[in-house]
Amino acid sequence: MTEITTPREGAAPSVSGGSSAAMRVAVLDRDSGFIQVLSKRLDRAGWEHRVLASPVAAEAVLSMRLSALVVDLAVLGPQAWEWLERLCGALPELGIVVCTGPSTVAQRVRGLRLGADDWITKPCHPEEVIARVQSVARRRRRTASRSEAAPLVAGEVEVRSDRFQAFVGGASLDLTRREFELIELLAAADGRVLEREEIYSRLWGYTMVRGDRSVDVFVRKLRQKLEKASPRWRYIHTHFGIGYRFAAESLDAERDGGKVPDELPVGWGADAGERDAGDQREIARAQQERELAAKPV
Amino acid sequence: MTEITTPREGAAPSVSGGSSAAMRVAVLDRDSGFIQVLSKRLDRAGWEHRVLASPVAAEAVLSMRLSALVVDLAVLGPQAWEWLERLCGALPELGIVVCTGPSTVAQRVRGLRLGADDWITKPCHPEEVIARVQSVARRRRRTASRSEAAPLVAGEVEVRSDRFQAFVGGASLDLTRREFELIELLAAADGRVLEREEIYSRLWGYTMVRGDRSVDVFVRKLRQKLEKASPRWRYIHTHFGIGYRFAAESLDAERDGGKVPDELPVGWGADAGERDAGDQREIARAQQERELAAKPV
DNA sequence: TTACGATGTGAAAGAGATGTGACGATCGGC
DNA sequence: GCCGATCGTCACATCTCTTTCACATCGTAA
Repeated sequence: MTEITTPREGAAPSVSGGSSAAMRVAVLDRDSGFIQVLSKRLDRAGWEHRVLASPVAAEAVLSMRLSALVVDLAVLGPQAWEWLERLCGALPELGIVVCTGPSTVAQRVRGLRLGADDWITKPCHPEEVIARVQSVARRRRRTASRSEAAPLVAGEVEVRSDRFQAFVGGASLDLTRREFELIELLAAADGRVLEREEIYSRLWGYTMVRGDRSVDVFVRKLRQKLEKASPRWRYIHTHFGIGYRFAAESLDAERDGGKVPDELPVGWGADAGERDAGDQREIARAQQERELAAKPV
Repeated sequence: MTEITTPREGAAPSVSGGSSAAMRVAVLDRDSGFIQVLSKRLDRAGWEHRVLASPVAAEAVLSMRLSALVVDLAVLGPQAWEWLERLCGALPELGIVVCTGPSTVAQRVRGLRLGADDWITKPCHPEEVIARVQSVARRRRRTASRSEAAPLVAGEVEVRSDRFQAFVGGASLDLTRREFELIELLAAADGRVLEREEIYSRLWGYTMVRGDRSVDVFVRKLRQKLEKASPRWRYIHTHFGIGYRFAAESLDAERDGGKVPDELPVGWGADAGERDAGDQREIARAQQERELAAKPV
């Protein structure tokens, strides 16, 4: 098992949501000496961090809710450039710091062009790594906060990222942080069904343990507030055995069930609700694969 | 001023990649060899650029509307750190790449902590400089940050940048420097929620450590003075787990909550480039005052 | 239909975050 | 050197949110 997670009991990931105080960093490297030294410094800095020994899928990285990823290209082998490009393309918001052995100017230029945010040459001082990661994260945060300019709208609800809040007819729903993150995630999925596990890992940043009801509870809280503010609409739909789907549906059903033009879930199977057991098994398997990818043995 | 402009009207933005718009870069350096080589490359890349031989004021930099600034700290002499800190504080949106001679880890860390986005050690290849500048600029969104033209008004309060003070009905709130900076920052955000982190880094210039309560304390001080001067209004709203939002809300709630369409500070979007010389001089003076106030010897 | 697991619901408690008052340190002016 | 102003930290009070639990309800498979 090549993974060292550092939850740091007290400094819990509890508040780590969004972009609060704590930094979350993943290090993709196999140089045990370097890892050890860096980990110690990261600990001292109070940053949450995990070490990965092999490349992971973009999706897995996404669910880690990282501030930045430090990577030694040597770990990736000949696939390095391809992997880097793919990751940068998939996660433009993620800060990526390459920290690898001696390289040519051409290599560094290539890496930076592909989307890396910084390139540090080993051997290097861990303090400098931290400073550069911080610099990258600082920049990333500045842009991220403004990029979400366009509010999401569905039915009577408007989700505004710049205010960390959702509105109905101009009135705030008074969502808490988690509630807002949830509605933002669901609304952004725009009609797709999101599995519980995915919701959980995207919001909490780590893998959901069996039996955890947090997602359900927050869905309920959201539903309550939505119902109160916009009684004639239904927004969050349960897909038994799978998860939830966000779509505005009017209850003023004059015709065909009151559904609203709200774009049909393209690609995601006509309707997850119509899935059979086979589907569910398939989903479970996919999830398992994903976790394996995230936690390489 | 020792300045050489190189507009190159028709230059093809061949490599300008990332953003389609042409890049604007300034180089603050005196190493003629380096400048010459770099300029050639910048030309070839189709980037607009200018060379500066001596430090300039933040406002002057602002008016250049740069994507990034490349600077050799050697030019700045012993004032380097101070200058860097001031510039980063004043123009958080500007990409700053330090490109200077041999340095210690501690120096690099310090520079990055103060707000530099990257640090390149000379001698270096111009192509790498370009790649790193591009990487930095990729993360940048808009350079235009401050145009201190119109006073900000919300509810009964008027924030006047030119006087470093806020007023209610013509009476000064007697804000201290930090208090003023805070209310200015909040008011300028105009309704957006600002995270503690962001507030801290914009006001103090460096990253907030976990558990720091400075922001809260100054919010309280501001609230006290606002409350005293304008009791029938609420201005600073807490967003639990996130930060604060500035918006004038009347307590004389006759209707829908007493909210007020708090008038938009017209002219805020006004482009710095469209200002006349008089304005700029005024701004420069104000900035100078601020700097003097900020760094009392 | 029945049994079982998944989901909905309400409440309570604990963990954290924020509000608040006061204190000591620092700095500039006198 | 003394004094006032400002700043940043601390301890304590208060409040909100999160999480967990127990139980009700619902959907699915046997």
